[in-house]
Amino acid sequence: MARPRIARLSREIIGRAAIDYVEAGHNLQLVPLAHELEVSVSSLYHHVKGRDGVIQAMRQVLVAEYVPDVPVSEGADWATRVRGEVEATWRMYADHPRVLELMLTVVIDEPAVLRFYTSLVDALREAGVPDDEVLTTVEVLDAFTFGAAFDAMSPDEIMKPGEADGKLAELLSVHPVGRARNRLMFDRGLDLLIDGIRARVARGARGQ
Amino acid sequence: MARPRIARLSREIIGRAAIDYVEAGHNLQLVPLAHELEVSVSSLYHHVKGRDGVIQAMRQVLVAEYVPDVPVSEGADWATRVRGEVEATWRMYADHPRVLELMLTVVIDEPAVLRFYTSLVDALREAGVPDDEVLTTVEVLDAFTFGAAFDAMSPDEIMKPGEADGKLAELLSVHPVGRARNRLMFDRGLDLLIDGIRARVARGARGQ
DNA sequence: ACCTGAACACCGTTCAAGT
DNA sequence: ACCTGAACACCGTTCAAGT
Repeated sequence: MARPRIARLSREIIGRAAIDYVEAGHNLQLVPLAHELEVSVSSLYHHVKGRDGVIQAMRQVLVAEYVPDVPVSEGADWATRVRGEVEATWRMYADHPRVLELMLTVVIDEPAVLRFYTSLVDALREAGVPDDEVLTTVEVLDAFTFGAAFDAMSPDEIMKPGEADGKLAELLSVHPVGRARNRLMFDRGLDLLIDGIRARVARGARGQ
Repeated sequence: MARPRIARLSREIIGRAAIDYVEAGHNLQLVPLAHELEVSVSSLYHHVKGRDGVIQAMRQVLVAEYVPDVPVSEGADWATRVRGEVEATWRMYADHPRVLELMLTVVIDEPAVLRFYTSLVDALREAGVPDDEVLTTVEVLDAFTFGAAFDAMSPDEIMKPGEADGKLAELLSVHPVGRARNRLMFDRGLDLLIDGIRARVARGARGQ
């Protein structure tokens, strides 16, 4: 069999398989990926441009799945909307940290991502953030979300307990671990940033 | 010449050369790295454990260079100390974003990093952050710093200007780019987080 | 202990051949 | 258009041989 009646592969099929494969803890390698798909390696090249093309396909699949096409929690106050938008992106990252690592270098230009930025801009302007601070604030939210997602990959034992001093060791011993720890961190960070934005806007209004 | 009188290589020499090589925009490859050092590839294996060992050496060199052994801005108020500590780490990241990408998976267990965490814990406790929130707050600062460093790698053109809507396009057209943009973002983010911490402590003190 | 060249294994990519 | 097997180039790693 050389050319089957219906194509056995597609960008999406490859992307999804690659996500599963990477998230299972493997490095992204074309030979085993093709094996998983029960296809020869060279077949992949008819649908994606090599290894980088596979990564692009992975990104497309994830964005389509996680980043909504319509504004999140429309009608709600700005803080709720910021939280909703950022949370959707964060979930994509945090659910697939190993994929995220591969996507680092590629530029994201999905329309849904554009919509995401636009929503954040609207919410922040409504919050009272002055125009010349809006984009920087969006970037801050983005950077934190990104860092928080990476934190999901870090091992439970950040440092050997024996090495930590008294107070640090004491705090570490009662600190949550794993997904719960990461979730708590993300929520707290978002709280602090939103509180910070509120405080800054309030100060600005008073003219400082 | 098989064994020279004085060793031509060392962990540090290799680490430093690798940092320069990667920061120059190349992928980390042992053949050209060895060429740069005027050694054969196999010579590297007498000092570091393969490619991963080279990455470890890079990390060691950077931490020794950037993360101070003693607390930063000792005696100053907590906010200044937090800012000082975080800034040192951030500078390491932001000056070497390509190296950072390689260090993602390795666990950092340098003593200086432990000292860094301890200093942050002290400063936050002094700020009035309750014990059971201190570590989470440290993690938030860490995640933001990390994300801000990665942002330094992202291209100037996040999205094609034509694609952006009215307000977003307008804001983008007057937005700074490059290092200035990244620096502004980092400073703003740290401001917002510190303001957020202050607000949260103040609310807590009032018993909410 | 430290450096070398050669051999090896692995993996991404290309291409002519098949339907 | 879509799949295949073989050939190729590249690169990390090992090892016996040299001082």
